[in-house]
Amino acid sequence: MKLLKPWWAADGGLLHLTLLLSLAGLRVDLDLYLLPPPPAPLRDELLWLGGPTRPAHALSPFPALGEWGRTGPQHPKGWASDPGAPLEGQLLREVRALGVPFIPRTRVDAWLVHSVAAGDADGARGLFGAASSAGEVGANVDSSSQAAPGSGGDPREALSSPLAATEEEEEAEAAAEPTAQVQDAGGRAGQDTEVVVNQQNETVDRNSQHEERVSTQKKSLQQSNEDDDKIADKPDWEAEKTTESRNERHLNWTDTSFSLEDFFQLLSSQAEYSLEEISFEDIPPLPGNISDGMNSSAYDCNVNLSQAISHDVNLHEAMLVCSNNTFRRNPVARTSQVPEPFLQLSSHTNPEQALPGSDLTGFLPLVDNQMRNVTSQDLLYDLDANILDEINLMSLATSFDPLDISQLFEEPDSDSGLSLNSSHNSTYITTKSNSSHSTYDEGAIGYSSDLESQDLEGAVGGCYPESIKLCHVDHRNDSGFHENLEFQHILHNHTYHLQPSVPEPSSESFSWCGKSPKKSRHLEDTDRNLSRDERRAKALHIPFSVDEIVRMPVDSFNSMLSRHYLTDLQVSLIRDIRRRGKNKVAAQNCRKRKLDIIVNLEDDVSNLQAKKETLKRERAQCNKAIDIMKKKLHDLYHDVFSMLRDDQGRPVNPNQYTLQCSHDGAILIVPKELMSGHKKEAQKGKRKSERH
DNA sequence: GCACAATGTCATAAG
DNA sequence: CTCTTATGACATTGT
Repeated sequence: MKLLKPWWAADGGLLHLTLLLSLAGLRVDLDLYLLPPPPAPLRDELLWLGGPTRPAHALSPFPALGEWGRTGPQHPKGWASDPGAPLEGQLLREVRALGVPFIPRTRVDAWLVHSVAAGDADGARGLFGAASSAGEVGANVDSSSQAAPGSGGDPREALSSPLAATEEEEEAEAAAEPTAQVQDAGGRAGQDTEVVVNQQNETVDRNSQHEERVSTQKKSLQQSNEDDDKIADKPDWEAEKTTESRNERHLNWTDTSFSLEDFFQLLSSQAEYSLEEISFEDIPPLPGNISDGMNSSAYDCNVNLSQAISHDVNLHEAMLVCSNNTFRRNPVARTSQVPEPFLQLSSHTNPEQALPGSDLTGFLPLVDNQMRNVTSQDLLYDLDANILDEINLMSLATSFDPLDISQLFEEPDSDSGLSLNSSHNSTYITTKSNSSHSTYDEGAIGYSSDLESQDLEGAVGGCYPESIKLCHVDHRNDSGFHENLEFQHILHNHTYHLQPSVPEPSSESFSWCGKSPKKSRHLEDTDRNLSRDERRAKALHIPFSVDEIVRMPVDSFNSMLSRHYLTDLQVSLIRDIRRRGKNKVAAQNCRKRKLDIIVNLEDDVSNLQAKKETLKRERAQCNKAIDIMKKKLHDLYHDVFSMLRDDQGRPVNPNQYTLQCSHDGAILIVPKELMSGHKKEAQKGKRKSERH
């Protein structure tokens, strides 16, 4: 599992990178340039895990930016462990035969590049031999973390990683003699491998140039491999991306009509970019063995690197410069690293190494300057928003062990600046649909108060590194809970770019904040996406999302609070957030229930009204029938009396007599006076019986 | 600026 | 006792 991190870190799918780092808890120091990928030579070096002498010009077959994130663990076909991956072929079967459980396709491809170019299939054994002999994936981490950490943290060191890591990797080389073959293969790859580049014409915009510059190598061989292998299996969206990438450039490592000189001339064609801030005198020259394996063009790569890194390009390169300035480590110190794999990784995530304050101060103006020069195209030049979302979701969906993260961050020195990454990621995602300026002051996104506006200004105006230092988030999660959460954009959106002097935001401060005239429009836009509690959580650097806090079971919640070092204010805020969040849900349910009750009552009322109308109609019909019966009875009554005669033969007056029907059916003519008296007696008797 | 609805928040009671 | 839920009352926000 840990094997993958350096690879992911190096692939250049920056958002994907970050998430993987967050999830896996490894290689956190790479966070610092998780925006756009480093220049191709640097990244190429990052990806070189086969040995210290890999020539920087050796082309690596990386997919286009964005493709990589889609061809990662979410797409097992791209992995060596996938038996159906057409990429594998005999070489990967050999690798699998070595017992390597997981081989990122990048690694495989990178190896394929060199071994194939050199016609050396044994390079695979040399490359993976040490890992496989170690019997666990962690061995791969070791080998990768030797090259990737230095290169991941410091592009300069990335350049010099062959030199710096020589001592460390001598062991690996000793353990795996064929590595030298791979190195030679890599050197020959630079010489022998010729790539066809349909270079874009002058109308290519700056974004494309950036992407070209930073991902040309990446997209070269692996793309040509993967495109053919994966297009058939890819989802539509991935196939589209691949098509787009192909439209941009056509690199085919099997083709033989492109020279590396052309390639690096392409890289250096960005004449507008210079690296004034960076003194490459600090960069150690590539070791002689590299030069031995390189032709003149290869060395040009090293020279052109200064042109490839721009000071006026985008935030990514600002961060890259940051990495340059801050991640340089003493090779001697590196050699003294604990050989245990995890500790090695942890040492790379040491915040003191990653973000030393002294270096940050030097980094600050540069970043500020670069951030101010950011354009929307720069920021978005190679990131498709949808891709980011997908990568984000997919990465979140990938299996990982949160305990690993916890273990990593429980390391005393493993302050990682993860939140920086997260902030980049999440902010990038959150603001991807916004205007260009919504990104470069990302540190303050979500703050709407004056206080927050000040934070924004601070973040933009040069306090960013400070924020970075504050951004450390001990992002451990209770296992078993993550899977059940619906991760929205706020998840891992731990963008805490507040200055340390920021007072605790009170409810009041957030109450009137929305009316602050200082608030920029984009802040308003972004604030709409954040609730007050989310902003509060950001302000207090709460390392959990509001959603997590609210939805987490009480046991997990309590254990989370106990297992994290949180201030009283943070704990109080977290509990308030949880209480408010639950009450909010309860209020919603209550209102919904109330509405349901109202609706049901209304329905009942309407039903009852309808029933009432029906009864009214029935009553009217009954009354009508009764009237008819009465009339008939009245007529019959008069008919009968008209035929009756008394003893003298006179007609009987119906007003004085009435007809009574006896029990035996006989009809009697009874005077009404008697009937009235009987009725009264009958009524009295009836009342008495009712009383009894 | 006002009205209104929707929503959030708080206090409180009950389970 | 703690936590959750329900709900009235009030505040805030959006239209």
